Amino acid sequence: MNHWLLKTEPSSFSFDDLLKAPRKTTGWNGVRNYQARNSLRDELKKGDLALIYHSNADPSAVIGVAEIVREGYPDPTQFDNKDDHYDPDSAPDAPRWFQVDVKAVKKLARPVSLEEIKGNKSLQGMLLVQRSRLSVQKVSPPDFDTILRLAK
DNA sequence: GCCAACGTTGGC
DNA sequence: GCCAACGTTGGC
Repeated sequence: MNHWLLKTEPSSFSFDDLLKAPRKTTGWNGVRNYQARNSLRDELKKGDLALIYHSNADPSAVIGVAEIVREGYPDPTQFDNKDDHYDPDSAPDAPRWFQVDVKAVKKLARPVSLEEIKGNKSLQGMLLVQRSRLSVQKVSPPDFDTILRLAK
């Protein structure tokens, strides 16, 4: 089983929104980066766990844990010309963008901020610390556990 | 709101 | 295929 970190801007979709969603589940749509797309399409597996990270937030922080409940399938927003994520160059018979479904597992007892992550020696290998803009990142099991421990 | 980092596009 | 121009991300 792999562990992941999924970024979201809480002003558009927050962890609380996920908790309020039907069955606490949502399609993780709108990712428009090829590397992240490849992970969503090929690597995120049912049962994998993901840290949900709020970017552009105050403070930016890991806020909760979610589980992958459906593996990669075409993101419908790419075909919706009224959606912000519409991609006129993507053909329905050869979709360019993929999404997974995620279900909220739990909100952390307290958020673990980027500042705190940057200040933790053992977490310096995280892509998040490397100024990575990647919105779907793999997280090592030890790093995943460390984040959960910091939240207690 | 600024801007550095980084990803994508497109002329050549 | 190079790389300048442009667009986006996301911390601050």
